[in-house]
Amino acid sequence: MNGHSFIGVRTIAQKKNNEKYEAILTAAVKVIGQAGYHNAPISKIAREAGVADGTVYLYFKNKEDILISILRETIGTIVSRIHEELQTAGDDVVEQLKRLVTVYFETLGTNPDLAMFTQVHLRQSNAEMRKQIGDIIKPYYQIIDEIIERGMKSGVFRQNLDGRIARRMIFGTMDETITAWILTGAKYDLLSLITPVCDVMVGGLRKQV
Amino acid sequence: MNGHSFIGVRTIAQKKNNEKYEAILTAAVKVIGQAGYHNAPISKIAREAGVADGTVYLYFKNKEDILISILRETIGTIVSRIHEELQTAGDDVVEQLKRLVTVYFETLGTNPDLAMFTQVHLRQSNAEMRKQIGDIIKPYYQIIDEIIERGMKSGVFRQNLDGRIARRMIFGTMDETITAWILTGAKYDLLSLITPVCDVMVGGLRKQV
Amino acid sequence: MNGHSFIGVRTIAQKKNNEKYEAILTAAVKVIGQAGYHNAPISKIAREAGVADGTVYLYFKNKEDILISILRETIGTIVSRIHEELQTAGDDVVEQLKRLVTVYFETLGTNPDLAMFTQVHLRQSNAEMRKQIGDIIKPYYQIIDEIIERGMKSGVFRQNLDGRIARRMIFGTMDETITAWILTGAKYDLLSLITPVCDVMVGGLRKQV
Amino acid sequence: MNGHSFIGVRTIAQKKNNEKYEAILTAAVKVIGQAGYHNAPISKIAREAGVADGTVYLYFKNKEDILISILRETIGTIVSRIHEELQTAGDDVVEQLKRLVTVYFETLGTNPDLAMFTQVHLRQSNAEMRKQIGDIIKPYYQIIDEIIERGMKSGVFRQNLDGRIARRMIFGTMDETITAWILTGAKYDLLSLITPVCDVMVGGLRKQV
DNA sequence: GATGAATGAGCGTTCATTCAT
DNA sequence: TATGAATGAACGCTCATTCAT
Repeated sequence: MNGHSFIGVRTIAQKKNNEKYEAILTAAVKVIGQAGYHNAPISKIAREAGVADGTVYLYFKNKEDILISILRETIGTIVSRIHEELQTAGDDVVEQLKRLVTVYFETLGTNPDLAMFTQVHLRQSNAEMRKQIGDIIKPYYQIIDEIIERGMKSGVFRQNLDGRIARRMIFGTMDETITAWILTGAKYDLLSLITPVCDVMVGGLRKQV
Repeated sequence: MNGHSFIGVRTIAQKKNNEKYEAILTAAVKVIGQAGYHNAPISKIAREAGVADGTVYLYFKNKEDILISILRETIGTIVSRIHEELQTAGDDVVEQLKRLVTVYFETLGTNPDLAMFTQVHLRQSNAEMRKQIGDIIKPYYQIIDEIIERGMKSGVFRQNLDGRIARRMIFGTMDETITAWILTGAKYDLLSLITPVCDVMVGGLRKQV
Repeated sequence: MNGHSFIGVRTIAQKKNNEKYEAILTAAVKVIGQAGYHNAPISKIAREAGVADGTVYLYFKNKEDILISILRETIGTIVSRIHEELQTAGDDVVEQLKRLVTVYFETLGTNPDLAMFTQVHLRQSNAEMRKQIGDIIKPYYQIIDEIIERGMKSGVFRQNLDGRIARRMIFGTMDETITAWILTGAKYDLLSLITPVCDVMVGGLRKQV
Repeated sequence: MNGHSFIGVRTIAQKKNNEKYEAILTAAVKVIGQAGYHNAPISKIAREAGVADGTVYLYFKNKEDILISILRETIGTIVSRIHEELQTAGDDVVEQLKRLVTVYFETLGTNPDLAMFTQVHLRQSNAEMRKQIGDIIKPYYQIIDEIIERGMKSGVFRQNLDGRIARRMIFGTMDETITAWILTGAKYDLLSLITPVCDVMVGGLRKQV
């Protein structure tokens, strides 16, 4: 999902014409990102992708499937990129965390439509979809959890951390940062926030003694 | 917003028939909270509120206006309750932060429908609504900003904090905590997380030296 | 269903505006009768009835419900008219049968659209609908069964008749007669066939010895 | 139409690839018989037949043509089998009628999908198709007509019979019998009804004097 | 104020048919 | 011949909103 394609996790439609599959997903990111899920008729997505309405249903089961597929591709890309980064990050968990934030901010910071999609419109889902979304996001959460655990084991992070709460703090902080960035018009460089965001996550608010 | 109604902060629509106005809002929180914005027809809300469909439009401009109004009432209640709390919190900014978290968690933790509404379904908004939502939330953000500022001035918080980032960390952490709680079924007591959440916000991840 | 209204069995929408309810049913008989169920869009039925598309769904659950309702009204009318007729028919089962045929032929013979509907287009149903159709037709079958039974008891009909087969012969013969009449353009008077049809049903093919 | 294929009477499309032609027809009987005409997409029929969607259009003009062709094959088979039977039936018109009923009941009674097709789903036709259906059925009607005529001439049947009405009684009775059999789940042996059905057709309802 | 019947624009999805390969 | 991807017209149904009573 680096701006123009969905190379990465490809599970569905492998034998299908990848060009159209990706054209539809890319179009959907753009149309949904700008108009919102419920203001993005299939016909609009199809037109943007340069295909007929019916063609969409050759590649996706239904409209929800498009939403899910975008997330799957996005998370897949992010997770595999983080894994790559972590292989050269050394043992420093703070550096590891920084790499994670960097990948996340880079992925969404260079694609406002996608950021708008994940931060705003993806939330327009029903219970059944949220279940699927949760499953897809799991590997991403796992990476965060592992960093936290390593930090606690190595003595860099506090021993009395509640892992789940720490993860929610990390995820929530990144999430809110990106959401604020996209909702204020994506006017500044999201990457410039990597360091201060990591600082506040790692060091908290309190003055060090 | 004392758990079941919207009596309390009422600045707008004071001249309106408060009973029906509140019945509709309370019904909307329940119906939207449980079914989602796009599965919550006006007719369903009206039935739940015990009024006719058309009556809804005597109190609200349109469906979006209901969404906005719920948020306005909710934030209004939360903000005024926080203000109350802060008057007895003394000068300790950590205690002040804790009171803020407590009010937030109490308000949503005792009303799952409302939590579902604010954390999930409120996100189903278009650009114009998001603008309004931003305006409504501002006073809430302001309280957080003021606590941060006082913390920095008093030397309890780090001098090099970026206020906006700190605020996003605080808000994002609370937000993610509540969202996780509601999406996993609200099975545990949200209030039990107040202390560890505050700890991680204030102290960050790093072991104190 | 005497040409312009559906007075008779009224179970649904009793409190609703009967005028529109009947207008839609009458329009549906006409449109479906002439174009067929699958070539009769709701929009066409609505236009013919002089209402908006959505109005149809205030009176009927869905398109299938219209089909079922027409049949219910029709059978209801026919059954109650037959009951009336039988009260003045005396004990002669042949006369009773003749009255039954007469009511049936009169009802459909004076309303070709309705005949087309019941004889041709009603068959365009799925399994679930056929179940409902069967239930609705039951009272009509019952009347036939009772006549047959009385005929056997009184010694006018053969003792070794299989009731179900006799009923199918009676129904099948009437059905086929009306279908042939309607499919050849309803050019002759259906009522003129009452006597010969009854003769062949009662006397069969064989020459009396 | 010997139970599972259309080998036999093949007058049309003889130059066509018989294997695929028949595979498609057999598949269509099965799919349409079980799902109904409007729930039987060409794609489903093609898959069942083991050919590509487009291939269907090499053998049939359109979807309606499949329907018509099935009927043509079916009626063709039935008519030629009746002709065979009649050659060994002697001069007894009652025996001739019995043979006709037997062939009809055997053909459909051993192939529920085909019975479902002819008795239920074939009815889903438009005006143009009904015209064609009428033409195809004509030879079948003719056989019935001829039996009736012979019966009248030989003095076995009544002189004052109306031929068309007699034919409709015969056809309608058989039709209704098979329809009732198939719609109640084809649970009993259709052939067991041959004698009582013939009896009621020939002897009518009235007790013989 | 209150009602609720009526409206009609809008959208997701299906599927018969075509045609380039 | 055979394929099957692609098309796009068509339709059932929903629901926010209005307005006569």
